[in-house]
Amino acid sequence: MARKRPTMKDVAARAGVGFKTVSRVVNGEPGVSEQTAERVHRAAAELNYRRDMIAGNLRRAEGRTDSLGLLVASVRNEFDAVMNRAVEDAAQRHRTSVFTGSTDEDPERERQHARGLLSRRVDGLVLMPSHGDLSYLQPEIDLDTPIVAVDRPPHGIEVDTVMADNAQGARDAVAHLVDHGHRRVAVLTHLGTLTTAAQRIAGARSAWADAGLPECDLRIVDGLTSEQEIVRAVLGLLDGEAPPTAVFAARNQITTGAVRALQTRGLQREVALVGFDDFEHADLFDPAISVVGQDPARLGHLATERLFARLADPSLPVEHQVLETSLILRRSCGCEG
Amino acid sequence: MARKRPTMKDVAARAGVGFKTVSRVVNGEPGVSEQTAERVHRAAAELNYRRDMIAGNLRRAEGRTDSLGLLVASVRNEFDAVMNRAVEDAAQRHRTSVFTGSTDEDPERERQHARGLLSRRVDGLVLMPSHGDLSYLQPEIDLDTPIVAVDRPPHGIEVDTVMADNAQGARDAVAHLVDHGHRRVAVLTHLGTLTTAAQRIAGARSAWADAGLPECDLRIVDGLTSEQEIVRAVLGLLDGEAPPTAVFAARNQITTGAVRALQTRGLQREVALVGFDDFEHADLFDPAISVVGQDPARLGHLATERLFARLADPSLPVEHQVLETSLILRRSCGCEG
DNA sequence: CTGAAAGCGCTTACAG
DNA sequence: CTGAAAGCGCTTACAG
Repeated sequence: MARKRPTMKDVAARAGVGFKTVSRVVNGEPGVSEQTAERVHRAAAELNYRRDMIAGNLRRAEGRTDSLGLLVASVRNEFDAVMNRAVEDAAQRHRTSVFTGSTDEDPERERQHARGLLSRRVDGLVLMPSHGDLSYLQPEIDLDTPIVAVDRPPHGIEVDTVMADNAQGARDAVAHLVDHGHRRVAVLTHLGTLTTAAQRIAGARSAWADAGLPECDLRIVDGLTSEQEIVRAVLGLLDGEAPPTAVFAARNQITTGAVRALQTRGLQREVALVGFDDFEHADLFDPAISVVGQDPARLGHLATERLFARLADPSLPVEHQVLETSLILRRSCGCEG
Repeated sequence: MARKRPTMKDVAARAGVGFKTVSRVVNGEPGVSEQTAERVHRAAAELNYRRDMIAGNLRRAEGRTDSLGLLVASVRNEFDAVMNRAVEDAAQRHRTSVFTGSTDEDPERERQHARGLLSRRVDGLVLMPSHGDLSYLQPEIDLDTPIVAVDRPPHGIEVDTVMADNAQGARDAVAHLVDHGHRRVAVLTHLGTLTTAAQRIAGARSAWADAGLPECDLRIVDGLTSEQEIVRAVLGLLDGEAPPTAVFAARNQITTGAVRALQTRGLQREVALVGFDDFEHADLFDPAISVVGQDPARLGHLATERLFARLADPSLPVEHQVLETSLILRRSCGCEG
């Protein structure tokens, strides 16, 4: 039946000392005799005293809360979840807890989450930016609250970023398909207006151009958001004239949508497929799916480390880290089967 | 270059009012003339004032922080991630942010996370308990900090729980296999000492007994933790005498390990397979995998709602919610192929 | 309608 | 080695 939570004063009273002494003992500060410390410890244990970090941090010099916020598209996406875990682990090494939030790529949701976390005085924010304008965060940045963007560049603010080399990854994938004789390739993507999608399309185009192939044989289909649309688009391509012999799916969800479409026509072994982003069990598919792999754990780790670096030294120049991707060849691109 | 963060006092000075008036305006409390409110709003906007929820909550009656903690095995597990998202959504409706942490099933990690979140004064904890003793949380419970266990029963404390009917799910799966003529079935599980694993084994046994089949033809193999062990175990079974005609994998990781083993022998269409827990792309496998599905989103949702209910009324009796599972028939159990 | 005082649980800066 | 005072940014409880 809910008694009051014991405070340092309660512990002090029970131990018969001033409450500043309790503060010293609880925080392991020097300058307390062993006997006194012992008595304080016992009193604290008897009362089940728990330090209130929040109250402490209020007065504290730096005003840290030892918490940070992570905003991703959705914590339930595999990519985001892997990043989430890496952020947690990196944060833990700095004794800080992490608030997580999902934006669903909605700028308004993103803004609400960001405001909520900031009003809870997180020490910083790791953010997978939506397509919305983020300039409302500028005052926070000016106040030295570090914000690090991951996976995509943010709009409206100039902050540290950590992301994959999307163009190069796409280039590698398409170059590989070209090398293996494919001369009609379809590139499937979601919204071409998103930076990452645009970069992947650009990479695909550049590989195609480098090979001296006619532009019209690289079919770019974008705006694919639902699985239904994806399946329909692929079926349309397969059933149309001069169907592609290979598909480059610029995103996870599209890769699996393409698989479903290929399975529908029984063409999963005939038409080559490379996806962007690795995913769990991709190697258990039949055929196993080849992908351009990113390293979301590394992304999250580096972003978090950057955040702490900037927390330690706010004058650091803005830095943009770009991580290499790796082409993971399995069987769906026909080259190992 | 980091100026000081503006406070209500700063806004008050600029608006030429007392700072209590700022408090009223910022919190939308009544009893402020429109003119004054307008001036305060303008001053707040000019200074980019942001309310400090943490400072406010310190003095506030209930002492809420409008934050809660979620501890799962790992935020990167699909099951946990889906739950995470549901908890976030439920929490958001109560204007509360959620701290997340991964225990890796390690009681010590779990304890550190729990202590950290509690010292940050989260309003409550949604916890997927490890196998460790949790009685150190008793003082928090006595202080009316609600703790809700999900997915598994907690050890050492008596709190609200929300979990799936593991025994019934396993019973359904094995009964289905029996109905379809299987007379030699292998049950693969991780640690038989874990409550959920034990319940699933019990369920499988009960279905087997109900069918009046000889106990020795239901082979229970437990202690399977690494994918390597799982694959080896399945291969051993397949290559041994009187190999099972069907496998019941009592856990996600085991299901995919079994798939790998079956693929190795090219028996994925010959040996039936049912797994516990649905997973992404299970329907894209060849053959598509049949599973006993739980609803992790519902689990997370109900647990969070229960937490808020108890926050509103700490005298609520402890409640144990059990959710039905559903047998999702695809092709790996041979009944639709 | 408005504001000055006290207090939340702690830390900082001082004094003994 | 120890403690009383002031203050963190706010809300509560009062007074005008």
